[in-house]
Amino acid sequence: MSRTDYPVYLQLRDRLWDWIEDEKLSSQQKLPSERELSERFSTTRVTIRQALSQLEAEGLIFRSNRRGWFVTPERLRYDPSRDIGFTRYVTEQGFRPRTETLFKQLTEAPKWLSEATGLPEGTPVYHIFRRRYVNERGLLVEHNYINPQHCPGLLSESTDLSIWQMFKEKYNRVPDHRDIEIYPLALKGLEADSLGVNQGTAGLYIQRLSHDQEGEFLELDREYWLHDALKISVHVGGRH
Amino acid sequence: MSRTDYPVYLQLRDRLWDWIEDEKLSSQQKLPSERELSERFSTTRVTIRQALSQLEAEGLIFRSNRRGWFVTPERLRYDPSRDIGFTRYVTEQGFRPRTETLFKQLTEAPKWLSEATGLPEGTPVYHIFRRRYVNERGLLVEHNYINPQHCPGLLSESTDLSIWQMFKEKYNRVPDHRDIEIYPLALKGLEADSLGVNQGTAGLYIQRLSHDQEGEFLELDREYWLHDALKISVHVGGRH
DNA sequence: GAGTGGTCTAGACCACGTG
DNA sequence: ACGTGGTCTAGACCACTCA
Repeated sequence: MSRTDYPVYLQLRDRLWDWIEDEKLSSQQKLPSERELSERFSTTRVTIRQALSQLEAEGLIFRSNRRGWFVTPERLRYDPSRDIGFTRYVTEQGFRPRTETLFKQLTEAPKWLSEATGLPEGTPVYHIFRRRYVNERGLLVEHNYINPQHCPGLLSESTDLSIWQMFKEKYNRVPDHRDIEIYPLALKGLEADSLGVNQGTAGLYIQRLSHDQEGEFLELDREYWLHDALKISVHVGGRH
Repeated sequence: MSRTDYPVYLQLRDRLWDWIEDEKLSSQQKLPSERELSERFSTTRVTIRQALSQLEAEGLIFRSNRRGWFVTPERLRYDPSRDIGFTRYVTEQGFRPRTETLFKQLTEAPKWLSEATGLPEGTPVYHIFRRRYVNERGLLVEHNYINPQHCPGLLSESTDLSIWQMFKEKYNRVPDHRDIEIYPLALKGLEADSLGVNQGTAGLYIQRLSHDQEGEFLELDREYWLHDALKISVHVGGRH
């Protein structure tokens, strides 16, 4: 070979990939145990885990808690510039959505929120923390920070559905423009625990800051996605 | 403790984080060797590497080839919906850009390109492969597939600068609308090698498909970024 | 040529999930 | 209760980088 030797764990990655294809393992199906795999491929657990981590990074398989390795489902297509809501997104693509509200509370705007929104520090804001599933796999957790001036009594509503729908129907508020930020990060602390993944698992962060037509702050949305769960798809320009 | 014991490598992650902050290690500065770190923190290289990998996933440090671990520079802000070009982006933020053309060729549209663009399979297209640096760190590689009908002779031009600028100035073509796709993936093969990172390093994929006002295919752009290199920032809606 | 990071072995113990 | 994945040790060899 002209280059450095192709290391064992990369060979294993390829063989495992082929094996998964050949066996036609379907979405969410469990792989054999690490010990069994390391025997079958005549290597140690450490090396098998390195190969499995590669496939995890590529998004072919994922792990859940201490339960084992599973085949990753197809990515969800997602357009953060639209506001049709998670539930409609998922059902339109033929999957089963579910949302769980982990907590909701009235709190005071901390410094970072004040800096991001222009709201004075200490102003009351609603804070909702939710977990969202597709086909019973938790794909993201989401923090919503909402200006209570525009939706008094929001906390006594059910927050398991679209907040935007509620905004429109109950409070007659529509977002006019958004500032969106997206970048890869590692899932840690509360976010990792809530999704049942290891500390440091690769994730994607999506933040949306929404204002209405008068330029007033409506909502700040911070989403923490599993890295293999979505494919962002946006159309810009032209007449649309 | 109420939860599982806080594992050593997470403690090390935190201590290393603090240490880097305390020492005020600056952007691109090198960390001590793994063996030295494992001695200093009384543990093995394997565990230190686990801690370093955590910090890598979080984007605080990165590795280069076999040269060691370095402190990650600030993320580049990037708006894929605009077309002001890499060079202007970078200089506007006070950094030094550089672009290297790794190859350029006239080829025939393969199946996947034909499916993505609507171009008939086998149609001639320009294919340019470039590497882009910020402050001499390679942050991304990029494949451009360009419809040669709109820019004959492009390959004999220098392609180390903005393709868009050339489109406008030389060929009087302006992109009208784009379809953008973004998702995290693992850098492999050519892309990993060209960026001098290990196989399977976390990356971010950005694809832009551009058409002109008549709906004709102009260009397909596939970018492979280091995961810690950028922060996507888009403004949508409002009057703009 | 010395030292580095990249890879790999052959074990071990533990907390947790599942039956 | 068993087997799992998660963590950790104490080594080793190699290819590569850098002085």
